[in-house]
Amino acid sequence: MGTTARDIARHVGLSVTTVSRALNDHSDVAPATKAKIRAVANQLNYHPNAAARTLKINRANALGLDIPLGLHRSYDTIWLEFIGGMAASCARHGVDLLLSATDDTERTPASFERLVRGRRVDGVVVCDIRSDDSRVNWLLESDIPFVAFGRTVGQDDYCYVDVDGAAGAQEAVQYLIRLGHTRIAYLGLDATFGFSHFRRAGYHEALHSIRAHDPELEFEGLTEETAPAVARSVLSCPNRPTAVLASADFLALAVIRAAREAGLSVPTDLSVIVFDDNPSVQREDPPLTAVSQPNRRLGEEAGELLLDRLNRPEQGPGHRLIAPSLIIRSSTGPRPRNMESEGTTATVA
Amino acid sequence: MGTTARDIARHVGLSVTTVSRALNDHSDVAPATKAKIRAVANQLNYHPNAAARTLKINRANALGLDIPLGLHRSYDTIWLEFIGGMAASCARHGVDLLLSATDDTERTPASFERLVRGRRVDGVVVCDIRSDDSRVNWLLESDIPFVAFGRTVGQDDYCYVDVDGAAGAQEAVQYLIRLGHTRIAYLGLDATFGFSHFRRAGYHEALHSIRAHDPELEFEGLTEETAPAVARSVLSCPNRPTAVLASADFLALAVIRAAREAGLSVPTDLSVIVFDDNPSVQREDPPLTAVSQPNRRLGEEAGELLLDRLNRPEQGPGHRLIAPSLIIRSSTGPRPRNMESEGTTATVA
DNA sequence: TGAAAGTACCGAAACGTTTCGGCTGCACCG
DNA sequence: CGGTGCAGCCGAAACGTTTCGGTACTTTCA
Repeated sequence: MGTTARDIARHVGLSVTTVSRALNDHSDVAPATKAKIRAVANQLNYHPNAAARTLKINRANALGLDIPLGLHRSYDTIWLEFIGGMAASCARHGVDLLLSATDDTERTPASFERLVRGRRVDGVVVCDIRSDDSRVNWLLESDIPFVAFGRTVGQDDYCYVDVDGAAGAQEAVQYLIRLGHTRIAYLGLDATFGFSHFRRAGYHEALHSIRAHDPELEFEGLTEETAPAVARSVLSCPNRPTAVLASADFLALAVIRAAREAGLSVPTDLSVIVFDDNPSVQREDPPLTAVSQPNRRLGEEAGELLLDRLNRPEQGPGHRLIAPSLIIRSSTGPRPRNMESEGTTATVA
Repeated sequence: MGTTARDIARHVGLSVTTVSRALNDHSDVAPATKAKIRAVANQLNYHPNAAARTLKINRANALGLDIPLGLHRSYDTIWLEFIGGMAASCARHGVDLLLSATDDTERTPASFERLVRGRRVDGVVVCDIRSDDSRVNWLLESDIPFVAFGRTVGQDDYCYVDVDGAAGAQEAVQYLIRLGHTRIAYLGLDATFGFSHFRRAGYHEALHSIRAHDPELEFEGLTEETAPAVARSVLSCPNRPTAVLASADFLALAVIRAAREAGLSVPTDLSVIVFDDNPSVQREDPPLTAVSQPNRRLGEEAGELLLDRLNRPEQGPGHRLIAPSLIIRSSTGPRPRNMESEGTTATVA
């Protein structure tokens, strides 16, 4: 069916060996011969059999990517962007990208084993690492080359890329502080998400630096169902916050709804910053100030890091932490005047 | 490194041949031997080398998927869902899924050639087919087994899956008609999108059946930039529509904004139905009635169809058209009373 | 009881590539 | 001029699997 190296060899009257060496740009083939072989290969529409190559050199020239689908009810743009980034870095290095979408909640990485041991891929990128994720140890024990997207907390003897959530939260809060806010609430998701820990840490850090941390304004473990009620209660308390940092788009929307109900306007009476920039955040009224994760970039880095470690395994674990950027839109403004009775001595940076 | 069939053979004192036949469940191996071989394979954590297998049987047991990334500014949930569906059908049949994400606008399918000719995959699913897409003919000429997601118009000598956009539009319009509406506007995207043609056709069909088609209410080629202005002008004309069918979430949002500006409330003064159900549509205020595309299902069907055609090439092209479903939410209601001066004699079905 | 049929296994070749070692000529050197 | 080195090419083995054809032994049955 397909053209093989032998066909080319016959065609130019040389050996298969020389054809192979020519196409792989080895040294001891005469330049003229090389050119001729390349031309014929082109003409015959030759594409090397990947299986034979893999079998021989024991390298698949392919990477595996495990993305969680069906886990989140609201499909985030994050995964698509991440995939795009990783695909780009794979394309750049001429390796293929295999997808292993895990629907199931059990999240067993057994399929990795088949992919890696069966030499289908050389390594895998595993996503959505939780703060205490068993998959990391499993992968380490199985000696499967991998890069994680997301961190476990308190363990870093493996390769990962992650967004610097602490820096993002800190930057957001500092921006609010510069606007005069001191009562800044935090609405977070399930604490087992990898990012939760770090976002909260950044939030703490920034508030502690002006000694304005109030545990009463901190909420975690919120869901799409519980968010509206919590948002309402936060805004209705007598000493309500003047700003909110929300860890997901739907949390921010819940806050905005609640504010509207309470007759508060954004950003005049309440500033809102949301984690993760996506279309629904951008199109909200008003468009939201957001901590934007460079998802595509993260995908690229994950691919690059994995390829790097495959080529030089002696390097040991390496991490790439990418700082998110604060995109200032119209949901943030100065602290409202009438709330200035606040006791805290905020120093406007 | 990895365990091979030879290792197992040595371990049980049999030949490689028998090991292979046992693991592939061939007939002439004694049941007891089979069990023993399986047990040892398990114990040695054996995973067959995919490359060797592919090389020998000339089948990759893998499918390629080409998804367009970076084309749409607003990442739709559609692609992620589609990927998930295709991944599921691949998993079900024990074949792997290779991703070939095309960022570039040129959309050259040259990489397919490498994948298919190099026996990396057995066939490909190619997405986002436009109404007149050159890739279809290229694939046909190159004799690459493929299934398209989306149709060209006026050509169907190839395999495709698609959503029945005409049926979706028709159902939506008929629902509006049942609510008493007769002046129903259509806001569409770029006509070269595959779905545009069919959605419009369904819209026409439904309106013609009650002789209420007014070309003045039909707009195509809208973009995120032009949508707000068009929406305003549509709603400000003296004989304005009482309902709108929007072909994308941002078109619907533009209409709702414009309505709000004009002092019209949804659904009391204006009904809105949107194509494609996604989080931003669901969370809109009010939540929108939507034509929901079964994207995951489409991905599954695409995978199944491709595998089916690979197994039985003699079948020739086959199509799978999946009807979308109308999800009724709060953005649609009866025709407003004060608009009943309308001349059309609408028969409420 | 001898042939035929069936069962359970095996040897070896093949898939298409890469690569090791070796082979030819030719140029260059003392 | 004999030897050395090098440029350019090649044969053959190997990667791990599947499968064709065959063999040895057992059972069946005329």
